[in-house]
Amino acid sequence: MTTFPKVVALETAPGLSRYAALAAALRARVVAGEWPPGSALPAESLLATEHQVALGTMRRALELLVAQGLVERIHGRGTFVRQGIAGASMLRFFRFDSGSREMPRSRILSRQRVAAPAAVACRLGLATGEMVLRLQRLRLLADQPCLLEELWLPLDVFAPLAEGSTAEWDDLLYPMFARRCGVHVHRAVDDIGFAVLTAAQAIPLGLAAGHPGVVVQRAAYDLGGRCVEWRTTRGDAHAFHYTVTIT
Amino acid sequence: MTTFPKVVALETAPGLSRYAALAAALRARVVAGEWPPGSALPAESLLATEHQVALGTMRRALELLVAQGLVERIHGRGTFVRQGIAGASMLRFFRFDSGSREMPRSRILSRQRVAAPAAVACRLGLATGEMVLRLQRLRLLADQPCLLEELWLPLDVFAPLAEGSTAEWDDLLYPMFARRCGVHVHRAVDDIGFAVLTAAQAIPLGLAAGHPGVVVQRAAYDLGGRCVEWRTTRGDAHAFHYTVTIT
DNA sequence: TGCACAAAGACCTATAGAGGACTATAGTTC
DNA sequence: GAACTATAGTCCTCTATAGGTCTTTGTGCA
Repeated sequence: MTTFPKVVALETAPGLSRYAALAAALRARVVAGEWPPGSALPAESLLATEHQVALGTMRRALELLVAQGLVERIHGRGTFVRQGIAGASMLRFFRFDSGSREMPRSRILSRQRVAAPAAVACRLGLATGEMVLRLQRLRLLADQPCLLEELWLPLDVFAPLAEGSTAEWDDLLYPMFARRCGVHVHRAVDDIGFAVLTAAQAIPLGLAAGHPGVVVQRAAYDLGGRCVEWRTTRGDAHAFHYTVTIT
Repeated sequence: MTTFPKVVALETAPGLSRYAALAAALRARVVAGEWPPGSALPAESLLATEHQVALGTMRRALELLVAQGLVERIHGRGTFVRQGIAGASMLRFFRFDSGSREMPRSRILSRQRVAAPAAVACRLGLATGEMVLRLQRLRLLADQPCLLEELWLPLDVFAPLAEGSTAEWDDLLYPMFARRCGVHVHRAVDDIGFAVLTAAQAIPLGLAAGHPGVVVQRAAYDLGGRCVEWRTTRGDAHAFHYTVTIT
């Protein structure tokens, strides 16, 4: 059990504005777990007196944290640590005309405890040979397979997922990660590419070998910036679409 | 010659904060041409007294315009109307290993004055049958063709481009649009998809018919929000890649 | 001519305070 | 029990002011 400071002395780094230093200090407290995801921070006025700064300066710092995606402010309710990205499914990259508002379903095809291959270990920031969980997962829309995924998870934090039936798993992984393993996915980098599908990749999707496919490779990070997931998702290239606005 | 108001009465719309109303007013003045792209706005202190608000309020309004991408502020220099998007080439969607820092080149393959087809007219906000400029353009990297583009431009604003040799055109279109037609592309929406290339599309790219291709469709808008360009870009799907970060 | 320094003009930081707007909750009334 | 009201707690808006930092420009001296 660690105790948390009631008043944090603001060691103003050289060349760093006060509000930026404040924001960094607050971020550190969040990462340390003082305010867990979903919970509320103290009121801005409290924080301001606690840190011995003017209200406006504290607001500026919190504004920065909002811009960084760490916290969320709701008028009249409070300032909350963000829960993480739940609704950012891979399906947003695809346009499957499933007719109605069908909820996407998931099926775990395989689960293995394996020593991390070099490439995976590198991505996850592990030493080669450290144990990881390897999953194959099929996503379905209206009982039609549409995406095939391969996931690599460091076993040290995801040990709870190595036991028990995978049939009971949620359709959405990240909320389950948070509930069962205390891992909050907070940031993800998706790299989209194209490749022809192999037979092993195409058949679960109901396609033929050699069919054009889109490959999305994702690195997902928790609050502290640690990479906690390395994922490769494949789907029919003809269903792919993505919109990006530039200004 | 139109004259511009020295003091703009702030008709505070209901349910709109003062700084938001201010930002809207300033945006209107920019769109009206009072401060052309690249030029500087008056100093924030001047604007504040001119609009009869506190300095902080004016700063808040300008901050909003920065977030909207309309203006740019530089410490110690001033506030400037943004020039538009110059460096957002389609090439950012592709990874051609051209070895060195080769500058991309462009070649206009065809230029026609035609009546707008229904689909194009709809996108450009024209009536069907209004005259447009249709261009085919090849982009090359190290003398290797890599992207094939089809552009549709409303003739009323792009008339200067209908005359003269296309051989002298710049490699970058948007700066040329600004210089020769006074059109500043300020926002663009790219929709990325996938399609197999036809023979007519593949051959200029040095590929075979049936080769997998990426199709980027762009709608580009000027300062006033008018759609001034409808473009379709095709390239080798194997060279495609794009990275997106979510938080 | 060329360099150093000073000054002006611009945006940025920080403070202090008053009031408004929104949300949730505990009563109160019917 | 249901609906309304009062209240407290929170974030948001706006004002006013003082000083700082950065860029540019022009002066003055060598």
